[in-house]
Amino acid sequence: MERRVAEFIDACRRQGVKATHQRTEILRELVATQEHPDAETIYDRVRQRIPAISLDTVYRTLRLLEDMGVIARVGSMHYRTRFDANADPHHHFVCRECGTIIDFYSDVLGRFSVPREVAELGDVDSVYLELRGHCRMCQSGAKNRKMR
Amino acid sequence: MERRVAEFIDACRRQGVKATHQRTEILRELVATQEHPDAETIYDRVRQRIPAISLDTVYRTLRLLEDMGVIARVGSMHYRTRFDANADPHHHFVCRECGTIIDFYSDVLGRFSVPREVAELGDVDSVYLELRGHCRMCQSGAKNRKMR
DNA sequence: CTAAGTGCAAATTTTTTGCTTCTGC
DNA sequence: GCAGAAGCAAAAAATTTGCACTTAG
Repeated sequence: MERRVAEFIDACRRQGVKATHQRTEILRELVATQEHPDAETIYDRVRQRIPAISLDTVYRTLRLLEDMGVIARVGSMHYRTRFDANADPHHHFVCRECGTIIDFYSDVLGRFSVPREVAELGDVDSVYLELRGHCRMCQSGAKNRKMR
Repeated sequence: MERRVAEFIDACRRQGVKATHQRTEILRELVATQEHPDAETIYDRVRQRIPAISLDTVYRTLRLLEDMGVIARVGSMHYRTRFDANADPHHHFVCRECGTIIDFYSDVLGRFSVPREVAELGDVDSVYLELRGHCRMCQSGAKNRKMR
C-alpha cells in the first residue's frame, strides 16, 4: 500500500506533477479496496478524512492517475452506449483513434475454459472480449471523424 | 434485412408487443449499418424518414430490442465508470446481479493470438476480457447491495 | 375500443469546465 | 513566489421519466 503511494510520489516528482494530499488519499483509498469503486464511492470515503474535498477533484485525480498509468479504468472504451444489430455471440475490435467497432468471430469463445480460480468465484454465462488497437485507416493517416 | 424485420414483427406478435412504425424503422436503421451507432446517431438517421420521432423513443426502443434479444449493446456491463488500483494487464469477472468485479489473471492474454481476419483490420495493442455471470454470494441468495 | 406506445418537456444522473483562491515545490 | 491544483458552482452530456395524446391490434 505505502509502496504504491511512494511510487506515485516518485512518479510525480519525475513528471513535475504535484503530489497533493488529496491525490495521495484518493490513491490510498483505491489501493485499499478490492471493490473497483466508482468516483462517487471514492469521494464518499475520502471525504471522511478530507471533509472539504470536492467531487470534481476526485474525477480530475482519477483521470490523472489513469493517464499516469497508476490505476486503470474498468470497462469498454466508449462513453456513449453503442448498439449492434448482431445479437449473436461475437467479439469486437475497437480502434482507439477513430472509435470504429468491427465485429469478428473467433473460437476463443468456444475454446475458452474458465480458469479454476474464476470458477470458484461464480458461474460464468458469457464472455465479453474487446480487442483494442489502431485500424488500418487510422494507421494510414486517414482522417476519419472520431465516432465517440 | 427484411428477414430481421419480419422476425421482429413475429416476435412482437408472440410477445404481445406492438410492432410500430418507429420500432421497425429503428431496427432497419441498425440492421442496415455495420457501424455500431449510438442512440443519437440512430435518431438522426431515422429522423430523415420519420421527422417527428423523438430521441426518447429511440432510447426506449433500443432498450426494448435489447431486452427482446434482437440487438445487443456493445461494451461492459456497468454504467458508472469504475476504477481499479491494479494497472497491470489482467481480466475481470463481473457479477450480473450485484455488480461485484473481481480481478483475475489467466494466460488467455499471453496465449491469445489475434485471428488473421482481425490482424487485417488493424494492429491490436491490448485485450479487454470480461467474464459475466453470477457470483457465489448471489447464487446462495445473499442479498448484497447492488453496486451499479 | 383500449392497452400500449409516442412525443414533448422536464428531470436525473454522471462527468466536465471556468474561474478564483490556495499551496506544494 | 508562482505554476499547478483545489473548491465551488454551474454547465454539459447522456439517458430516463411523467403525462396527455395517438395508434396498433
